[in-house]
Formats: sequence, structure tokens, C-alpha cells
Amino acid sequence: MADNKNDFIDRLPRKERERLLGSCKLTDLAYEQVIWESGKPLRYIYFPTSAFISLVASIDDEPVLEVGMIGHEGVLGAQLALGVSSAPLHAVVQGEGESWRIGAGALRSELGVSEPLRRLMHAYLSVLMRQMSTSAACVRFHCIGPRLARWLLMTQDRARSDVFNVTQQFLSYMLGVRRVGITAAAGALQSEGLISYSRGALTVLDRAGLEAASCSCYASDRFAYASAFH
Amino acid sequence: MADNKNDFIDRLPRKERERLLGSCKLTDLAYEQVIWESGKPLRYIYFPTSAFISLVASIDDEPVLEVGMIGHEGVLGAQLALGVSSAPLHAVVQGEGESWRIGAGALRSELGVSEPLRRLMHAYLSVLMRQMSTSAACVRFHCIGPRLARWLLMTQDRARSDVFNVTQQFLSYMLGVRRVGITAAAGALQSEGLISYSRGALTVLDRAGLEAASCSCYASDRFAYASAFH
DNA sequence: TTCTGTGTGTTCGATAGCGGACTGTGAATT
DNA sequence: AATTCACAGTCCGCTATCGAACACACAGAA
Repeated sequence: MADNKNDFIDRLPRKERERLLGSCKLTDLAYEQVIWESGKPLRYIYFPTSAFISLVASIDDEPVLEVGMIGHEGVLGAQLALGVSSAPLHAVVQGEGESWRIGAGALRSELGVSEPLRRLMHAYLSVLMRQMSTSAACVRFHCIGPRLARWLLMTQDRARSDVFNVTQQFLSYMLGVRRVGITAAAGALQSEGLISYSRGALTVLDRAGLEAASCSCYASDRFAYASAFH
Repeated sequence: MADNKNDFIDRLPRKERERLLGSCKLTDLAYEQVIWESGKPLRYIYFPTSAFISLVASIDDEPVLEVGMIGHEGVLGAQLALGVSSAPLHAVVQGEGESWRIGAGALRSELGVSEPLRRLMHAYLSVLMRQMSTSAACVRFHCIGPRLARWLLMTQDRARSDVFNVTQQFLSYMLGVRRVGITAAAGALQSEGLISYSRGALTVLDRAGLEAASCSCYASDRFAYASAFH
């Protein structure tokens, strides 16, 4: 069942955890499913287990660029703890799988009575903020190759597997570049023997090599997460 | 004294406001002064009145790109309400002037007893998060010209004046581009009659024209602020 | 087996922005 | 009045990425 755990929930004291899970429902999330549309009412909050989700920023209501990624280590909807009632971003399922889901109202009640839950939500929000500011700088200063490597590492962590599904089209959308740009960068990583892929199935062959090829933002994100939850 | 007000503090109920101000000290902030260094202990929180401050993201500990701007409408250090104890970003004074300042410890106590303060901090955090995600997309997809126009509008709002001081060097640093890129973009705005500048003194001549020249991110930020504080 | 659609690879010219280096020019210092 | 220096403007070749269009190739459906 290691695949069906959410680290965020696991950090709660037993009593709070059980109460929270009592209000949650395990749901399936499908590849490319849109969970949040920016501006629409925030109805459900998700604690992914095997699924993982991309936070996507918009320009003129068009989703254009990934600014955060949430998997079994986190929660989609920590903003609820800030009193936010509509989705601040688009959220798209990037890796299909399962996720705990809870209604916004139920989570609000739970937040009202559980200090540990509030603290965790706050800590995770600080992680998200750092992910966003890192992304802003990364997208400006780093080339496609290193950014792609970073993205693959983040995905591998959340997929808990060396193999996962992702098309070049989807990647180009997440990184905010042309598909052709991904073809070139992914081709380079493949010919260096770091990954291999074919028709949407991607395999990480050399994790250490990929880390060396990635920009410092990967390590930076990991550090931010680690220091928020020490 | 309209110049010496902080809107964030003004939103507090009278009692809480007076108690908070009792722990605050009015301080001068100088142009380009570094208030926070990323990772260092978070010692003071600032409520700018006439001063305003840039949040700057780093890569490899080098500050490289502005991801947020804080003036009399907000607070530098809302992250304290998330339990954060070290500065998550660099913060640089972008417009000299005055600011209320409070020690981290004092603010923590105040947060412990003031529900309205917590709520406001939370609302402002949601504004900041939206500013950051907007910045990430903006920096990727918008050209220097519109970005510069947006920046000037944001600055004008916080300077509460059509005239303010800023060098091209500083601008290039904030927008993450070369100084020469600013020379070109600012020259274009000037020859269109929207601004005029000379040796660090910039004047907005045509606010409406500047709004038309700016990218949609300016309006987007305003909207985010307005909806968080309805 | 043939067809169709999705995923991938290639090529073209165009362009925004880069790095570096050098030139003016006005304001403040001496 | 002379000097200095921060600020602004100009030019060079270069590179990453863009937009558009087209070619192939494998998988599943008809």
C-alpha cells in the first residue's frame, strides 16, 4: 500500500488523521483531467496518493505555464486555509492515479478544529510559494534542456517509478515552449542515454545523469520542501 | 498624512490597529537597501507607507528577478503567519520612504491573539501567490515593452506620484533583462509620449496610454488584490 | 488489411533578446 | 573650472527559441 499513501496526511497525529480520512473519498483521476479552472468555485481539495497534479498559471484565462507540481507529498487546495474560495490557478492531472478528495466545506470545518492541520497547510503553502518564485526565475533564465531534466525528476519522484506516461505535446504545454523544442531537448537526453521514450511512454535510465543535466531549481525545490517539514 | 498610511493596517479594527501600531516603529528605507536576504532569519516585518519594496527570486543564491512588489497596500513578511522563520526571498527597497516596522517576535504574539490580523495576513498571502504565478507566466510570454509598462504602473501606484526615481540599471535587474533592453523599451515609451525620463528621474505623462501599452498582467494583479479584499 | 489518428522528427526563415564593448553627457565633487 | 562618475545610448555578431508547414511511423479500429 506504499503507493496509496499521502505524506501530508501521514504527518497528522493519528486522531486528526483518522477524522480527516473519514471525510475523504478515494477517487480516480484521469490523465489530462482538469480539476480546477482558475476563478471557479473551489469545491474539492485533493490529497494525491498515486496521482499527481500540475498547477498551471494563465494569461487572459488561457492556461499557459506550469508553476507547481503536487503529488503524494502534498495537497491541492492548501489555499483554502487562507480563506480563498475560488481556484487561484488551473490544475491538471499530469499522472493518472488515485487521490483522496474532500469537499471544501468539510475541510473548512476540519481546519476550524484542528491546529495540526492548519500548521501543516501553512507549511505546505510556504513550499508552494517557493516553488512558484523558483519557477518564475527558472523559466526566465534556464534553457529548455535543463528545465526538461528538472521536470522529469520532479515527475519521477511523484510517480514513484522510473516509467511514466507523458507526450511531448503535454510537456511543451507545461514548460511553455514549442513541441519541437521538446523534441530537440528530449532527443538530446535520450542520445546521452539518460532517458528513453516512445509514443508517450518515458523511462528514466540514469537518474544521477539526469540530476546532473537538470538546473539547480530541482535541488532548490527539494531543499524548500525539506526545510519546511524539517 | 495620506502619504503616511498603510492600507493593510487601516483594514484592522481600531483596537487591534492601535495595539499593533504600539509595537511598530516608523523607519526610513533607502533606495536599493536590502531588507531581506533569502534564507537569513526573518527579524523584521514591514508595513510600508511611502516606501515600497521588491520581492526578488534567486538562482544559486543570486537575486535575479522580481516576483512581487509591496507598497502601502500590503505587508512584507506575511509569510510569518505561515510559521516561516527565515526569509523566503530577497527584498530590496525600490522606492525610498518610510515604513512601519515590527519585530518578528512581537508580530508572532500579535498573530496569536488577533483573529482579524490573521485573516488579513492570509488574504494578503493569497494576493502574493497570485502575483508570483502571474509573474512567472508574464516573464515567459510577454515582451520587454509591455512588461516595462506594467512595472511602471505598479510603481506609480505605490509611489502615489507621477514622478519617481529609477535607473535603467535597476529596471533591467528587476525585469531580468539587459540594461540595453530597457534603453530600447523605455526609449519607445518616451517617443510615444507616455513617459519621460532623465538620469534616474522618471515621469509618467500618459497613464491611460501606459495602461494600453502594458500587458494584461497589470489588470490581473489589480483584480487579484481587489477580489481578495473585496 | 487498410485506414486513421496520435505521437514524433525535420526543415525553413524570422526575431527577441544576449554578451560585450565603446561613446556621449550631465550632475556632483574637488 | 576641472574632474569624475553614474547614467544613458549605440553598435556588433550570436543564440535560443519561435511559427509554420510537412513527413514519417506505429497502434488500434474498421
